[in-house]
Amino acid sequence: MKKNIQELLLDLIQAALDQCGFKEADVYLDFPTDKRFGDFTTNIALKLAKVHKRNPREVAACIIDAINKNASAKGFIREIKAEGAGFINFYLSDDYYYEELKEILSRGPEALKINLGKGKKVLLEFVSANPTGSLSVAHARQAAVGDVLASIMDFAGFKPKKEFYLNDKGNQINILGNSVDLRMRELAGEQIEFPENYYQGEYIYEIAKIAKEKKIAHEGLGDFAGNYILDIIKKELEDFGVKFDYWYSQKALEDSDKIKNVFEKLKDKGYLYEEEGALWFKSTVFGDDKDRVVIKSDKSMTYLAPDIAYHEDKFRRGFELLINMWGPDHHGYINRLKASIQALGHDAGALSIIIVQLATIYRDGKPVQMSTRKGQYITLREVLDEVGKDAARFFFLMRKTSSHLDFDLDTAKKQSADNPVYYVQYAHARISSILRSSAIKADKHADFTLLKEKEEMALAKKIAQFTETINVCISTLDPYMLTVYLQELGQAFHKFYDLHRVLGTDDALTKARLALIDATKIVLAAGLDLLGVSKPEKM
RNA sequence: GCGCCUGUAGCGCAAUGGAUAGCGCACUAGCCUCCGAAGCUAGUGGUACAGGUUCGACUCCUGUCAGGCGCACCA
Repeated sequence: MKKNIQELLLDLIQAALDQCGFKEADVYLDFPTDKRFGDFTTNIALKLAKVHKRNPREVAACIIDAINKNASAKGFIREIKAEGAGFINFYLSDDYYYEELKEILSRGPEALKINLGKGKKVLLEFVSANPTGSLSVAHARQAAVGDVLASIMDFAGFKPKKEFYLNDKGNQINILGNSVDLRMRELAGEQIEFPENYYQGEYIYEIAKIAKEKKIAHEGLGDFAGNYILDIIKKELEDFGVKFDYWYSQKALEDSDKIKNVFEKLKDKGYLYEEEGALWFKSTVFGDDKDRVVIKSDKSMTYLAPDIAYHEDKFRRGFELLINMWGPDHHGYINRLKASIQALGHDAGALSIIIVQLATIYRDGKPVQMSTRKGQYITLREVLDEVGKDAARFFFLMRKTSSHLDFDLDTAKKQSADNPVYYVQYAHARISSILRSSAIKADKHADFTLLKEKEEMALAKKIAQFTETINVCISTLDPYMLTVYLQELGQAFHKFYDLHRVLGTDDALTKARLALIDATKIVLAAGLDLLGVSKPEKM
């Protein structure tokens, strides 16, 4: 796997810093805010000048000089300039971009991969909904983010697995069972009072009817209903294009001796103590606000107890990096869980918690109110039925995961310009159409140097930014930047298309432009594949 | 009261502390005898407020105001 352009430039800068007498500086490369400032820029001279009390332009001059003398810089850098307060701006040669196009055409999507993960085993745990009802849009957003992040990590050389932790035991399942029981008695003609904290949805009646037919015993109702609903959830996820590698049962965990073992380990290390009849975990040692109860005074466990064992088990299964996706209501839970993995001897950095903010669904310009217990909430199923898989996935990924998301059903349904999914897909279909109607085939042997127009180079540069986009997604653990990038790539193509004819009278130029749009198509397709959104040849 | 997320153009959103704050929608005016007009071009218009750190702040810190969510020996 080759080094990408950022890595090459960073190597050059580091070597230059060494020559200029600076040690161990953190160098960042930016895409400049303005195209006049080159293809890449760094503010390292400004930073160093500050620390060493030197003139930034002088520092920049020394660095530039050193890079210019470096033989490995030849070929892909056209010019390096110190500009503004002391920014170092890199202007890449067109040849560099032509090489990129050629690589993509000869090797396909493989040419876009970068090995950031180096085979690191990652476990992404997400959704993990109680099997007590259909998935909500909050789960849907997690499902989309988790699934795509896993795909991107795989693309970037990690070995990710996706896991759904199944809360198939405990309070919620008991309440579910009781809810079904009550509805069964109601259907049998009995007068009942239905408690407010029971599951109110219509689907409970359906389950009650089936449970009656199958003559399910009272004690088995919770499990029966849970399994019934789990099948519904699995089907919903399948239709959403999300496939889990593992379904991890909480019940199986609690029936094993894993919890006992992990408690012994914690006790040996002195992180457990008894007080007021309860067993406490000393999470404050690792920065939590207060210690946490793991076994209540009535001898039952809190949720934290199996969770500690669960996460220890993740490490035991060989995963080196754990990524959990939680709703914003769990953020107070982060410190205690992190404390537990540290108590068991793991690095705090081995666990990343991604808080996936809620999505608000808008219909007819108004937010739709939701309540889980009352069964009044928009389900993943409804969103899928209404807007389809492609728009649903794309929309859930369109915003920063840590930010609120407004999901407008009406926009998502529209097959028009204000729907970004179609904008990107349209670019792909448009290119496909041109390639179909061309008598000449696009290939890597085209004379790329014929691509001189502003819009041609802008498109070529945008193509070359794909790997950096993947890089950003990995470092932020957030796939949303990819949706932004694909819209920009689509835009660069549409602009090019509008001003320049691909299929013209000059065969050599036609070939070069065919190669350019074919490379665009390959990158669009790679991005849409990662998002799990279809890439239509026609639409 | 405490914690998390958010405040940028009429609306929805961008901008690892960097250079003239970008994009879409809407609105206005244009572009199809020609590869897909689900597209393109141009115009209008903005950092909630008050301090601070910095050569430089939408970004970091403090406070105020506004919105969303959460604060259990629940899961």
